[in-house]
Amino acid sequence: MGKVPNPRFLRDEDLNQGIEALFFGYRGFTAGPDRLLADRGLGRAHHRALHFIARDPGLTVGRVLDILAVTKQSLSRVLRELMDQNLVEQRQGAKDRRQRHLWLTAEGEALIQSVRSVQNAVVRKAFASAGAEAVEGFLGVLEGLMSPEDLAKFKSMPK
Amino acid sequence: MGKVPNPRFLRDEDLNQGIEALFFGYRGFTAGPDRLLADRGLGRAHHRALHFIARDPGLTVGRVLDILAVTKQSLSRVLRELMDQNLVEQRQGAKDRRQRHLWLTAEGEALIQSVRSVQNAVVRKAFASAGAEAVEGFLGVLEGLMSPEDLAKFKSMPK
DNA sequence: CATTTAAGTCAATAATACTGACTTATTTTG
DNA sequence: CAAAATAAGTCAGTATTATTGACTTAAATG
Repeated sequence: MGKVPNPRFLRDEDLNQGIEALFFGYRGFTAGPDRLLADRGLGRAHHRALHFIARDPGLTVGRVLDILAVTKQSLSRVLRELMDQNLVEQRQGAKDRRQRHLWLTAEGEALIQSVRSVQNAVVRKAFASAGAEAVEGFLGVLEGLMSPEDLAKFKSMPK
Repeated sequence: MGKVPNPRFLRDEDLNQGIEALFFGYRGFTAGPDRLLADRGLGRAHHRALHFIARDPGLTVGRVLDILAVTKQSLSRVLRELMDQNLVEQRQGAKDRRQRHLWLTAEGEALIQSVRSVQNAVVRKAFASAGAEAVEGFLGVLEGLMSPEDLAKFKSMPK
């Protein structure tokens, strides 16, 4: 019953390195947007909401709750602030009138574009310097880290 | 002056996919430890402190401040709670007696081991299913996302 | 000996999130 | 159609993690 050692990329120290890479990498990835949005009194929670509304315009409040996995009390504050700043607007559902569909205003579009340009620059630089194959690996590992539910959400995001 | 289109892995939609992968992947990666530590009234901030103390036993308070990039008022609460729970202890520096060196207690070691076993299982599964080459790519992209300062910290972590 | 450094503390505040208990409007179901 | 379920919103209270600003103490350094 001799214990087989882990291969070179699955040893505890390799896992630890991955964990720390994710910690530092995630910080580099959020720093730009955080700074930019702070000027308008917005935080990461607002960024996330804006991101997913921009990604799938007209999605419902319930869908955002599901994606972000926060309580509706928490999301409600964020959406109220975004609507107060005229970045997001809500429309009642036509088919199901209980639903509220979310859209960016022109101002909201402009803001998310400028945030994206900052974040995209960071990600593009990282992707470009690592190469296409590395990006494949990056995505593959991240998919493996997701819970099955989040993986399904990730895969079902519109293009 | 015709604009050259981005290659297939650097188009805006590719970057966006990477951004979302990071969002969902990071969540999968923190969920386990979050749940485990919540039982003891500890949060992610405590986890981070425990992690880096375990990683480099005897490091100073100043070093932890630098790594975590939080204010000392914020860290101080976290360390106090960890010391109150007898998970961490402090020793005065021998060479520089202004410094305080941080160590895990036996109890702290036991806790971080159990947290690690949860987190390592998630990361190991993701690494194993994606493969060695993907892990290389994963690390390469994350390094590219880090600020130069964080990249230096990452690379200088002890094995 | 004056200055700087490492650590700690007190106080006030902010952002993000939670639980629990409800309401309102609308759709679905038995 | 009436009862049940669903989508959204609200009110109130609390927790966690973080901030800024102003100090103190002890020790090292120039």
